[in-house]
Amino acid sequence: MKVGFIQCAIISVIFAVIGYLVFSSSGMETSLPLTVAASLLFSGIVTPYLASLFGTSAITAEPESGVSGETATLYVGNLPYKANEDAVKEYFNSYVNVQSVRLMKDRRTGKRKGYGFIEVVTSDVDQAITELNDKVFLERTLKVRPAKEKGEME
DNA sequence: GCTGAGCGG
Repeated sequence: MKVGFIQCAIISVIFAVIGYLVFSSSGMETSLPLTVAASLLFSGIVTPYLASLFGTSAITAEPESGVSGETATLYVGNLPYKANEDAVKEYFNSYVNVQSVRLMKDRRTGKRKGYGFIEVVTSDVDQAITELNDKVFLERTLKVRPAKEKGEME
């Protein structure tokens, strides 16, 4: 169940009305703006709490908790030396959802080592590998394997 | 600056 801004606004108004009725029937001498302000302040505390109960991110606006799939790190070998990361990313994006591309080139000399690592978002890693493995990119047959080290930890 | 197996910051 999703709780959006409209629902939160409705709940806030409801609590504002309830608060106004409570303050009015309490016999206290309170002004109307002060009552409404206090009620809205109270609803501002209750509404995010209710929203957190429903597991929504409308109020807290928390960053994506990675529910949109698993990100797997894949090793890509046999890459052409004359290949930049953007071209590789664009090339792999036509097959799988590429999140990041890292082409390993030596920092001292700047020479490309000819391999790199990509992070793809897929439910099945083997399927992504079979989709990307032995693909010809710039006259080179790419070798895609699951990354051996630096395994992606939750 | 080319090259051609390879698992990194």
